[in-house]
Amino acid sequence: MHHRLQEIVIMGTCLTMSKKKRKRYGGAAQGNRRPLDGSHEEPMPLPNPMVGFNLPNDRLRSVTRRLPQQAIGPPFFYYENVALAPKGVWATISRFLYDIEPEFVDSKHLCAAARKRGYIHNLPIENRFPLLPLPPKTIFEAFPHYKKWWPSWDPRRQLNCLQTSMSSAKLTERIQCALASSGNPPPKSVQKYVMDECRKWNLVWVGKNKVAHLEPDEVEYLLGFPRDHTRGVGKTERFKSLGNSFQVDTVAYHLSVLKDMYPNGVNVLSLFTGIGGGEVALHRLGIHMRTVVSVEIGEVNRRILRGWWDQTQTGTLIEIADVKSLTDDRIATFVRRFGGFDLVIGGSPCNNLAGSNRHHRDGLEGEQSALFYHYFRIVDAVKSAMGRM
DNA sequence: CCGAGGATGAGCGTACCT
DNA sequence: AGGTACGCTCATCCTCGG
Repeated sequence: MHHRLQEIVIMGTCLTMSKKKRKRYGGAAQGNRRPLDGSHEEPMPLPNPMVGFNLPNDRLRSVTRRLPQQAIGPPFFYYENVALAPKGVWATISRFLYDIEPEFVDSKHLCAAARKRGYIHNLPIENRFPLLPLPPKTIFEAFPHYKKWWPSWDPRRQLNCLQTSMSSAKLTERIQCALASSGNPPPKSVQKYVMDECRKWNLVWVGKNKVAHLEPDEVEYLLGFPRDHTRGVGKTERFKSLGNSFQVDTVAYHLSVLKDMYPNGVNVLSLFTGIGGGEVALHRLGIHMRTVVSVEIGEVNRRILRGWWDQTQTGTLIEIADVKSLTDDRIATFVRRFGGFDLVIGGSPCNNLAGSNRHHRDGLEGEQSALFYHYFRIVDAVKSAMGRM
């Protein structure tokens, strides 16, 4: 009851504000502006290819950007969500996050699996560097042993987006039957059936006529996590947590600029932490985390993060379950206690934005995805608390 | 045996892109 | 015209401790 009231107040504030903030994000113009097609939302075209402001090892394009004055830190912040959200969602997110132009990146340019995501951050974009070793960018580089059974008529060299649920064993069986009862190579119709299923479920060839879904440790590897990062919980839970997480190499590339700026480490406010993709990225970059205040609703995810933290970190980890309980007052107290946050990082829930959701793809006002407004509230609260320091 | 909790399998449209 | 998408729900079965 109390939460609901609070939420309405927050929404009211935001909506009022969004009316005032009419200005579009500045910086490098990205393609043509279509005329308003009756809707009040402005278009947010996705770049093609989806490579963000720059990629590792391409010095051909040196993009510069000018951040809106309001967007300039402290703190630095880093926000993430699915790129293919319903129309108008990214325009709204951008408007709330100080009119910063989103950086859209498909992680297939950095690893062996696609992951189309938008990132809004106020980090510098010059002198980025990638994590080493560079991750494999094709299926065969990542998993050489799959070459053995890969048929010549399967042209895939990269995987599709790693999602939260996996195919059934029955499907493996059906495909095996279909292939066994046809020649080699199979007729086009069978090829199409098999390829459609393989693409839909990210299947790989593990035996003669036999496809299977990836295993949790393979997903961990593709996403840039240490081996067995999510070990110790049910398999279904692992897939769900991994499917919801960052691609570590991609995020680390963006965060790499922090390394020289904070030789003594950083204080991090981590929202919607999940299994700790941001923390793993900072750790792999060699950026020390003095303090992480982590907000994560899932008990399983909190346990995974705590397990990793205790094994690898010396700093302080404070875990909070619910973003709604992180009030502006508590934020101010944290800011005083730690001397401010250097980075606020997080991706808010995508389930009401994601295309796979048949039931509640309600957009940014959906039950979970509306928690984005708390991300905005909290960044803004940190900003003003640090302004008073 | 019983029940809780986890795993499995199937079905579920659509918006927005190239 | 075709392809992709950090998902949800429900029924059913399995597993385990008591």
